[in-house]
Amino acid sequence: MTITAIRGFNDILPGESALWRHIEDEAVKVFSACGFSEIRVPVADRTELFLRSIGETTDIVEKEMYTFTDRHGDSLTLRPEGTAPVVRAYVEHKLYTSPVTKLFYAGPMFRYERPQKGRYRQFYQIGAEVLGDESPRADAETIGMLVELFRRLDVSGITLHINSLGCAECRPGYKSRLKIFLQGVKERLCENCQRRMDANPLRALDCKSPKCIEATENAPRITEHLCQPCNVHFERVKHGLAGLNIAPNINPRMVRGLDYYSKTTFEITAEESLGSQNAIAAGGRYDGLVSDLGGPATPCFGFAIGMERLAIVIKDKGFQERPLAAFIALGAAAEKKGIELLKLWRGAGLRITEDFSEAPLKKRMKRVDQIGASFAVILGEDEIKEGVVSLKDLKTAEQEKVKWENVVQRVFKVK
RNA sequence: GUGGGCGUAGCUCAACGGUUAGAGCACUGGACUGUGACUCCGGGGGCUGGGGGUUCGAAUCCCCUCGUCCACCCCA
Repeated sequence: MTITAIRGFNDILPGESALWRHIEDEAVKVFSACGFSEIRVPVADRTELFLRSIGETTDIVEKEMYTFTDRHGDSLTLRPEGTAPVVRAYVEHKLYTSPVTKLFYAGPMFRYERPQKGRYRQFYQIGAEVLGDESPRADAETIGMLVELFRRLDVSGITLHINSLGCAECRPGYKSRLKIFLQGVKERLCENCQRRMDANPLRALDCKSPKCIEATENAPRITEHLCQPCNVHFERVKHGLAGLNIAPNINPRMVRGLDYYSKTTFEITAEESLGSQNAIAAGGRYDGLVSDLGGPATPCFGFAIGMERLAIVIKDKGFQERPLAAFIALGAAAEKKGIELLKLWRGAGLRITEDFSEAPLKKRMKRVDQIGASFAVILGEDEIKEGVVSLKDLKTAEQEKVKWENVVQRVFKVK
């Protein structure tokens, strides 16, 4: 048997990688324009980091982490998400000495789940974090930045869902209120929700089981039990979004899977071809995490985009790599001249490869066609004498002689 | 972790339990020694995912296993 990739770990082949590169390039442009800088954190961190940040009773920690013991006996975990390592780095390097720090990251995350459409064990996220800003405008503007990125990537049919989960002041009170309500309808809840009712009652609101949706129809809503500061914050976030012409869908039932969220949480869904895995980005505020991890009290807001899901949603939008030309030298003199010419053309921005085979021209034409070149650039004895190449458009079969210095503009003209 | 669909050539798929497992596309040689993609003629390709069983005989039926896709749980 030949060796195959690990289950849930995928190769991104050239046809698709061009789109990925495009997404990443656009994200960097948009984030950078908003004042974010890149941070690169390791793919592995101490297991304890994730236990303390994500929460010990979450599904991620309970059953989805790639955890192993290294040769030294330390328990390490492949990062299941990006915020925890970023905050760890923020605290470790004391970046909080700056009043506000805006960071973005991109890279693979790891969760041990059954693969399905838009979900893999190694998956890629692009995320951004605003550390040290408590303003509701930070929430709104950061969501706005994300919406702008999706607009530029030509993602259509997206919906923004937002909610507020309250804070350390008001959430406990709501939680016990909800627990009392759930006790009353306990028999009508699904097994799962009955089991986690005490540890994590909020999850019952997010359950997709029709039983639970029906049973919790009249459950108290968190948005009606926020403390004054949280309520004001939430109102200002909504106001800020309105100022950006973004109409959110207020969803008081939305609960996120990580324990560190407080106040604003949000999710952006795409209706297109994703089935139930339709969240392409999500995030929220986590005002308590930095101090939980040993730093000073630091309000933060962030999000992560799921690359695979985003790629699915924009896949059919016709993004393509720049056209490629192929150089064919006929004879030793042409090969030598080619070294100089290729340098000239490539320096001017042309994508051009060379066919190194010594086969008859017929076969070489076929080869360059097969590798996907749009143009054949032929240099033989006649052309050298005239200071030209024979430039053939492989789509239209039109061929003409073009002066060496005009090759690049001639190719760009056709595109 | 639970449930379902599917595994035959590089790809998309055929083949009633019965000759030597086929076709299209792709690849490759030639017709055609400075012109691909069109046309014509030829060629290579397969432990039918793997293992076991039933049978005179298995790609086909049964069991196990692996892989994959989809859904659930949950999440980006």
